[in-house]
Amino acid sequence: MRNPEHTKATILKESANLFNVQGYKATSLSDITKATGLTKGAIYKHFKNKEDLEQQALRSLGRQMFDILNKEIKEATSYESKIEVLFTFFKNYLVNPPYAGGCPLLNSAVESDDANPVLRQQSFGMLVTFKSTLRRVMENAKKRNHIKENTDVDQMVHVYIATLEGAMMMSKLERNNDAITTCIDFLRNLNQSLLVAVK
Amino acid sequence: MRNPEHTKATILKESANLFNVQGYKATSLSDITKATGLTKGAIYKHFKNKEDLEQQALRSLGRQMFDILNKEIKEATSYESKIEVLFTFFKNYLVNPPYAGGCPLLNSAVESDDANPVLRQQSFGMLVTFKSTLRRVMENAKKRNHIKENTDVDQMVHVYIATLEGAMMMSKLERNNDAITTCIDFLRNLNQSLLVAVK
DNA sequence: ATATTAAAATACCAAGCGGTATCTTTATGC
DNA sequence: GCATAAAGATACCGCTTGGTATTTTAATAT
Repeated sequence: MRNPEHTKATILKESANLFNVQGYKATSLSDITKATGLTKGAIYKHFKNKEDLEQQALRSLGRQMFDILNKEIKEATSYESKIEVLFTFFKNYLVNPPYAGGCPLLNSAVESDDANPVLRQQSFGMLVTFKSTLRRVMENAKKRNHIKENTDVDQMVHVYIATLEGAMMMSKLERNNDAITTCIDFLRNLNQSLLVAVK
Repeated sequence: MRNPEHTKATILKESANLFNVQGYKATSLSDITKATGLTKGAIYKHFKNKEDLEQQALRSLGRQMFDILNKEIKEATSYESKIEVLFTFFKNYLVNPPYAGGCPLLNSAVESDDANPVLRQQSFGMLVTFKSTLRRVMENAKKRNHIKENTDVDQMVHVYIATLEGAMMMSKLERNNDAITTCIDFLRNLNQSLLVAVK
């Protein structure tokens, strides 16, 4: 009946959810005990303190996000389909979210950037990962002549991520898909314009 | 020596600052008393409760943002310079911020979208204002043949705002201007491509 | 000068916070 | 089937929170 690994996983899952929805500082331990049906005793058996839990929860959210994204990008065979994976990922975020509360990078970045150095560092790491994943895909496509030689990869990486994250904020606030759909349509066209025409 | 209006203005200014930097929930009344040098007695003379203060502070931040933006856009005479005002506004946000903590729309939207209905409604209103300001500028330019007839104004409005807000998040997290500068460069080029060539 | 009144400071409250120490329960090795 | 040790529940702690009631302070009108 008792399963410490399962208990820890439950705490991590439920608290990650709460942190991503309500915010890290705004989520109390009693919120977590209510959500898990467990007590503080159980939580403090598995985590040093709330800060530790916050960090592990964010790491878990980050892994969830980038494990899925990286895997699907790796599985896609063409540059176009790799980029399409990224778009689909963000579109599904709202339609059929892998976890509640929106993008953990956006959420943790906005909450932590001025106030929580440790969480900020983790968010920063997530952004680095995101950027380098996308940069790798584009550099590769450039090398193989799938996108134009004069493509400003660094600029495109910034624009793609900024637009997707900003659109996420808008769509979450408006509670509809307009912003994310519209912005992805734009990015898809932009991406088309980078492609080298195949005869 | 005593000046209730000045007192209220001080409380509003300092608390708006703290809310925008640390977050609304994360900022306590004692944070505000420390920042203002006033006591709870003074605060509760001028505001019903903390929620009331939060709302008035966000409204003040929103006014600050859109009063400046609208005024400068109105003063600019051409479409190009009106859009340039928008870009400059966001660039200056990091170089020489009108108030600390970044964009109050982004901050309040991310914090409140799932957890605080009243603040969420206010953030929503700010986004509506932002969108309609930009839409008006573009529709006008379209009517006067300054930008191409086939311009998808609705799409452009979404893309401009999403990209600027997303770039803000990135630049604040990275603590440098790369993202915002790069994204604005992109948007400036994009905007050029909408212009009707003048002979 | 003094009475009046609003502004602001002080003192207090219950509730919730993160955290810890202790006790009870459950699985496991012998 | 009993001892051992870990997992988890319970009870408690000091501190901070938002909020209120009361008191002091300062400006103003007479």
